[in-house]
Amino acid sequence: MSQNPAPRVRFAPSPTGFLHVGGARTALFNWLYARSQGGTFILRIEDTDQQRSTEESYAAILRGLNWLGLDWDEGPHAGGDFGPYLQSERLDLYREHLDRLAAEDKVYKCFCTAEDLEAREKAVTDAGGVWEGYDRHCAHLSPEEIAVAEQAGKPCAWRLRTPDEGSTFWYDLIVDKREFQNTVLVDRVIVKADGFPTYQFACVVDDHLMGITHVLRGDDHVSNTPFQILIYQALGWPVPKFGHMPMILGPDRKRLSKRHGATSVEEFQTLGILPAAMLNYLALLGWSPGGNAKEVMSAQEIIKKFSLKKVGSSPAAFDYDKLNHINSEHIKNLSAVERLQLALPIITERGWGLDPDWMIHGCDGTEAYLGRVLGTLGNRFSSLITLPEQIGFFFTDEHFVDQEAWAGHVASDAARENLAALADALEAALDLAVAQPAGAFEEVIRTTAEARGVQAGDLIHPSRVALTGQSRSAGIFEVMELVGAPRTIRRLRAAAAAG
RNA sequence: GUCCCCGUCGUCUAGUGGUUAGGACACCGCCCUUUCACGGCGGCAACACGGGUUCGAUCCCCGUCGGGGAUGCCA
Repeated sequence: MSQNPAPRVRFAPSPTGFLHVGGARTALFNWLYARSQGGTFILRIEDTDQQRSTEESYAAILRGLNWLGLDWDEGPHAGGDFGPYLQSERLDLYREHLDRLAAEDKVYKCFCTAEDLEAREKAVTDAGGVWEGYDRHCAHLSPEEIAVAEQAGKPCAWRLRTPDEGSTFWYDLIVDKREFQNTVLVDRVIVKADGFPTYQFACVVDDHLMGITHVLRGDDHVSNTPFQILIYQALGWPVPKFGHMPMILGPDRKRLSKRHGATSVEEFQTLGILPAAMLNYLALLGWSPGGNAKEVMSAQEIIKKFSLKKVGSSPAAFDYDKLNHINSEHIKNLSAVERLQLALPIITERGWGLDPDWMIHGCDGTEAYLGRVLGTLGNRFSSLITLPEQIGFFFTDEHFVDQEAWAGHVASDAARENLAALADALEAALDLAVAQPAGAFEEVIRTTAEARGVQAGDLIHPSRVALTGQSRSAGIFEVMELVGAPRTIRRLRAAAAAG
């Protein structure tokens, strides 16, 4: 019904660092918008800063996007009809449009060096004045003056002539009308002395040439927008729609930085965060499904509900607790097969596996065993990071031991005696040559408790710590089944002796 | 300094010119459980402040304060 053509949006990172959460969020919202509107998501690399751009950053950004599952329709490796998608390969295009602006006298050559500008700024401030940006020193050089400078071999940058009167405004997709008085806009450089365009210029030329309809970017770009609109006007081009999304802050509401913890997307991967959870959490930062709608969602569900109208306008603090919660919810939603795929590399990289000698009831291989282990874990499996600690005892005697739990449940004469008695009883009652099911262990524990005149719990709690090193675990009878009778008895005896 | 934006529980947020201001995380308590976790139930906790406009403002306007951003030949 709508007459609007399908939107074309882009994420345009500069390869000068890793993909950080702010960039990821920007990429995500562009992606969500494209996917929810049947539009096109474009990836463009803004590598016009010859000093800071690196191959490593470029690769890292692509890795980060891939990890999150943000696939682009046009861009590096994807191709497209509007390439190339690296700005460093589009220099001819910028030159062409600069020439046009120059021919129309909408830009001018500036021979000021960084030192010149510094000196003049210092002079102004020393005199008690306020330096309000470039002073248009070169705005009205005569042809002779320009010739002299060029003959002297002075490099020049190009600046856009900006108006002094009126205002420049736009209707923001997120924050309604935004307006800047033209007097606060300065004649900024659009092509640097090295011949490369500045961000301001390359961005406008590319957005137009690539048919970008909606520019969704961080709020830190707001002050660039009026200047860029002036460039569009100088070039005689229509202005796309702009939407400036609020910043993401650290938990202390200061600028998010490394000192707050992980800030690069890839760090979260090593922290055991699932990409789907990261995506989910990032989406919740600034956007809301509304009302009492559930927050734990898949990418598809988010796409279905996404709307720019529901994107808020206030900065959000990054909350690691909430991220972890979303993450554990995503893990809980995984199928048994998916959990197995997730856990398998974690145990194999530690060299853990099923020893055939253990004769575990109903298990004939590491995968089957791990599957059973994860089964007993159930929803206790909520973190990739704590998983090794949670299940290590199933695979090795060199497992994690919670000293507090040990002191509380094993380190007493009564506990040691109970453990020793239980070990004896198990050895006497069970055929150690065959795998034993959980029920067999339970029966021995209950009869032993009765025989000794103690509560079953008096045997269960010390046993749990003796076997798992922890005060919390899956049902203890299942644990015994999966640890196997020989190892169970050995650990009970070891605990009784060590207490 | 100047310009711009933002301001609902500690955090993410929903919301309306008249609501017991809703949900989620975290926290606390209870239940379940041989334990822990999960789960269930309950609790604590917010409209930054001051003026207007209005019969009535969390919501509209102005100011103050607080926070953030920009102020580059970085993006």
